[in-house]
Amino acid sequence: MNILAQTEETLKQAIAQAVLNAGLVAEADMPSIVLETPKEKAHGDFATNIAMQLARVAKKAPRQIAEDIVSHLDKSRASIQQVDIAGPGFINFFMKQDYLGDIVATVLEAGEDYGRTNTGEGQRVQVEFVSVNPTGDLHVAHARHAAFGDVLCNLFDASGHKVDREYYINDAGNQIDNLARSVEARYFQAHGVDMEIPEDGYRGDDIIDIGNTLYQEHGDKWIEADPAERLAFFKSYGLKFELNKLREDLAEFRVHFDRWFSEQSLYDDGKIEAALDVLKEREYTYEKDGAVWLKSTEFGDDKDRVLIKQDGNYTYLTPDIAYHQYKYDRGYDKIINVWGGDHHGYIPRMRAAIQALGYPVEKFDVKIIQMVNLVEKGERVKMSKRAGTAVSLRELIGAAGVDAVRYYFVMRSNESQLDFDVELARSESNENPVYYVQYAHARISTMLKQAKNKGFEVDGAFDASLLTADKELDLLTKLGAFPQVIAEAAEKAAPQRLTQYVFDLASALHSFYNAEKVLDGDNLELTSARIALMKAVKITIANALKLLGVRAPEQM
RNA sequence: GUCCCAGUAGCUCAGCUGGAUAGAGCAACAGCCUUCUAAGCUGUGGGUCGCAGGUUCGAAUCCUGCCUGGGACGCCA
Repeated sequence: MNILAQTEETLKQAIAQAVLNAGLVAEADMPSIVLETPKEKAHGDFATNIAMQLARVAKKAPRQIAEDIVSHLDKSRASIQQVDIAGPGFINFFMKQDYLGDIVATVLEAGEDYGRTNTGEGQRVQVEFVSVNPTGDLHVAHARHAAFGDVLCNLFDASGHKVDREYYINDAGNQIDNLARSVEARYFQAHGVDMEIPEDGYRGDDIIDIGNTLYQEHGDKWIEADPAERLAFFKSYGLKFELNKLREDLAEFRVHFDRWFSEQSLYDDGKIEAALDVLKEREYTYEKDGAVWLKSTEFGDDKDRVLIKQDGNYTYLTPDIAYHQYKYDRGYDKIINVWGGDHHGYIPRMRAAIQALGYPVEKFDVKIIQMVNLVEKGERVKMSKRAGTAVSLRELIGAAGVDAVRYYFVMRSNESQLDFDVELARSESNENPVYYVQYAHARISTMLKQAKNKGFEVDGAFDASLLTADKELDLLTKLGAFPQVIAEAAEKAAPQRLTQYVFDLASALHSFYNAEKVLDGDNLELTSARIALMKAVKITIANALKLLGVRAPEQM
C-alpha cells in the first residue's frame, strides 16, 4: 500500500463524513468523492469538486455548500494543515508538511517491487498479440504491436493480475501453402532453375534465405522428388525456419511469450468440430448457397458470416472461434486481443461468435493498434510486405536500438496513427526522450558512486522531514504517485501514461539536480536525506523502465 | 453508403471520471559549466483545442450534425 493512496483515502472519508454531518445529502445519494492534485500550487496539495457536484441535489450554491462542508470537517483526521474554498466552489486542502515524509522509506523498503499494487486482485488475463503469419519478417508495424502488448502485460503483472502472453500461429491456412510454393521457387532458383514466385507468394529476403539454406543442406535431393511430398516438406521446413526467426527477433526485442498456440492444433485436436457443434446445437448456423453460415447478425454484426466455404474449407473465422472458445475454457477473467486497425471490422463477428457459443462477451476485449507510417526525409515511404520493401524489425533495432524503438512505440496512444521517422529514431540525440530518462538514472548512479568515494554515509539513517525544498517536494509527490500510475495505465490499457510519467519524473530529477547540491560536507544530515531521496528516485525510474522493457544504465 | 481512428502551438504529440489560467518535447530567442555527467537546467514568445449546435454551475473532454485525412467493409488471412 502506498502512502499517497492512504492519505487520499483518509481525506476522502473525512470529506464524506463532513458532507453527511452537514446534512447536505442522504447517505444513499452520496456521490463518490473525487480528489485531484491541482496543477497550481496555490490550490493546495489536493482539491475536491464535491461542492459543485452536490449543487443540484442539495439545491444550494456551490460555495455555500463548500462552506458547510468545511465547517463540519474534522481537520485533525487527515494531516490537514489548512482548507480553502476557491473559484466556483473547489475545496483546496493544504497538507501538513510531513504528509509525504514516509515515501522515501517506503520506496527504499519496497525496492524493485515499488509501484506494484494488487488492484487486479489476482485476475487471470490472457493477452494475444503480434500473431504475425509465419511467412515473412516482422516489420515496423509489428514492432509497435510487440512493444504495446508486452508493456501492457507488464502493467497487468505489476498491478496484481496474472498474465499469459500468447502468440497465435497461423500455420494452417492458404498462406502456409503459398509459403511452401514460394520456398519451392527459391529452392529451384538456388539450383539455377528460373522458377517464378507464385502470384500470391512471398518475396521477402527471408524466403531467399530459406531456399538457399535448403539447397545447401539438401542439395538436388528435392528437384526430382514427388511434388506433393516436396511441398509438404518445404512447408514444414519453411514454417520452422520462419517461427525460429520470429522467436529470435522477438527475443532480441525483449518480448517473450508464455505460449505459442498453433492453429493447426485446433484441427488436430478436433476443437474446430467441437466449436461448430456447439454453434449448430444452439441453432446459430444455417446452410445457404452450399456454405455454412453463422447468424452473427443476431448479435449486432452487419451481415452473417461464412464458417465453411463452398469448397468445404473453413474460413479464417472458424478456427479463430474455436481458439476463443478454448481461451474461455481455460478460465480467464479477461481475454484481450491486440489487433491492427485494419482488423477492426472483425470485432463484431468475433463478439457475435462468442455470444453464439454462449460465453460472456464482457470478458473479451480488443485493443486496436493504428498504422505506422514510415517517414524518411519528411516523406511517407510505401511499404509492402509481399514486395519485400518493408523495413524489418531487425533493421529497425539495428538502426535505433531496442531501447529507443520500444520507448518510441509505447510513447503514443495506440489508437493514433504514428509516423515513424527512421532518422529521428536513429539519432542518438536529445530528440529521443528515452535518453533523457536513462540519463537521469545514470546521473543518480554517478552521484551515489561519488558519495561513496567521498566517504558519505550511503545506507544510513536519514530524516526525510529535511526534504522541504520545492524540487524535493516535487520529487516526493511524483514518487508517491507511481503505484497509481501503474494501476491506471493497466486499467486503461494505456502504456503511454507510463512513458509520460517516467519522463516527468526524470524531468523533476534533472531540475532538482541543477538547483540543489546533494553531497554537501557542511550539512551531513541533509546530505543523508538527499542521498536517500536519490536512491528512491533511482529505484522508481528503474522500475518504470523495466516495465517498459528499456534498460536503466548506470552510466552513459 | 456503413463502421473505426485521428484533427490541440511552426512540427510531433500528451491531456485522467467533464473542473480553476489547455501542457510537454522539438524548432526560435535570451541566459547557466573552476562546483555530484551541459545527453542537463532557467526564462521568453507561440493556441478561434477542425466547424456548428446541444447537455450544465462548468466542455479539448459527453451528445448530434458537418468538414478534412487515414483505415475497414471478402466463401482473403
